Amino acid sequence: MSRNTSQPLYKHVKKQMLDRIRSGKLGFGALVPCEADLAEEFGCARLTVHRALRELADEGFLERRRRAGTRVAQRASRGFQLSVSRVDEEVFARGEVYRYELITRVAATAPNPVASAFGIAPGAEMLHVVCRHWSNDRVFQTEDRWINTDAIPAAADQPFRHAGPNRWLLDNVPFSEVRHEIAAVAAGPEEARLLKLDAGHPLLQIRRETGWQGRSVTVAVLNHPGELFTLTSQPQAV
Amino acid sequence: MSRNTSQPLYKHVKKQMLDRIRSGKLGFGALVPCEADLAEEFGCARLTVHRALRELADEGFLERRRRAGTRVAQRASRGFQLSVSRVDEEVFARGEVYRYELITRVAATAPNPVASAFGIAPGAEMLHVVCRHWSNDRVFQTEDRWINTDAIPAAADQPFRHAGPNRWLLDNVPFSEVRHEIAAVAAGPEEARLLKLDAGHPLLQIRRETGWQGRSVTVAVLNHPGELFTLTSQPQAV
DNA sequence: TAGTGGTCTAGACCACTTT
DNA sequence: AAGTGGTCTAGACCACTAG
Repeated sequence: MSRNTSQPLYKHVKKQMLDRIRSGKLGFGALVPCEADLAEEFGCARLTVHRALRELADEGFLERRRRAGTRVAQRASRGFQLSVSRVDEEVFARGEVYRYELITRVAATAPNPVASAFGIAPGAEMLHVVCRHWSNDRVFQTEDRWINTDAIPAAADQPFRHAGPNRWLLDNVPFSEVRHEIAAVAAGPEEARLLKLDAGHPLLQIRRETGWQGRSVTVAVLNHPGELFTLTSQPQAV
Repeated sequence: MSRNTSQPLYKHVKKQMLDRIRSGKLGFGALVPCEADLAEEFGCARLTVHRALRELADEGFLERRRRAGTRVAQRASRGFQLSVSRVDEEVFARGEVYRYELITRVAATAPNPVASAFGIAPGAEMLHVVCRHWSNDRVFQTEDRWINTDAIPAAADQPFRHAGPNRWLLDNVPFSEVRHEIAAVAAGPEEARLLKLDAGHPLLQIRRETGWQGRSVTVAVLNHPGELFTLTSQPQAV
């Protein structure tokens, strides 16, 4: 119970309260003492307690309402964080050799579903890049990407011959809104060919849509052979 | 540029700084003015600026180091948050009819890989539950779960006849550590039978390991027909 | 060693919502 | 009407680390 002086006080309070929740001393729906009382109990300022409780609420452990007070939240199912590193780093982290291969890079009129996803005219020209990412001598990921050169004119000058568009975009486009979709799909004939697999092979597919200043900038479909890649949630620290 | 008075001041500061990052006024690696200067610029207390910058750093936009100052972070690839609701809520949200079906529920000695994942003796008895979750007349998810009745004795008395173990565990086990793995796999013969699909069909597989007070409580393998289920990241709000 | 962020305090006022 | 959380201030001291 004694406080570790090398630890900020608000973290101490946070930990103590989390222990009470996890041990069951404070069960689901239980009313937590108000900030003023906890401040007195811990012998600290109310703001210190406030920060501890606010962070616990942000993490989903508590629910807070003015006047009604603070209660232990009902549900633990709060989603989870997946980390996705750049594909070359992912391969490197496995101790394997990464290789990039450009398949095609053409300016083309976007097919209707892509154009509508970008909210641009159906006939507009965009940059279409198809490439492969190898891990040793296996194809680790195929990438099929449309880039809105209207939003990012500089992309039109990039050859993407020796490095993939992902890397260039990360280094050159300011922070943005990203949406991900994860699905399991069967490889079609074209995908099977690119991945050097049989058609029907299960693929882990990541669809990533990136926007900047309210405009869609790029849509990428990334396919991995199912047996080569697994998404793992961050270990959680408290 | 004028401040919306209904918005907390620290959020206003946060938004202003985020705009400077997103517009490129502050590029990758650029040095952000120190808290004292920003406090003067915005005409507020340093703590108010501090909170805004701290939250931006927590969200990955800034990197802060004492003495060295605050800089715009280099990389946008910061992972993403997936939300997973309970399977019955997921089906309900689609406007379809949910049905639960228990397949088997037996006390059994865990196979070695499961036992070692739980860190318990190889011969120990655990509860093994297999069930199906239907969406209208299709199997939406199969669930194959091992429960450590040593850690959660009350689970041994649950029949799980009319509701799945997931729901009971959420309602009865205090907050816990959870680890997720997402993979695309081909249906084996047993999975194909349970899902009423052909063997080799692509499945989106979620493996969820839940711990409580440092002990593993339950491991579940959840399989979805690939075409029925897609994981989607939260839309991001700033 | 000086400048930066990190934490903490005591007090204040406000916003919200239950009673 | 009153009690709760949410924000804000002015000031302080400390921890870290680049110069």
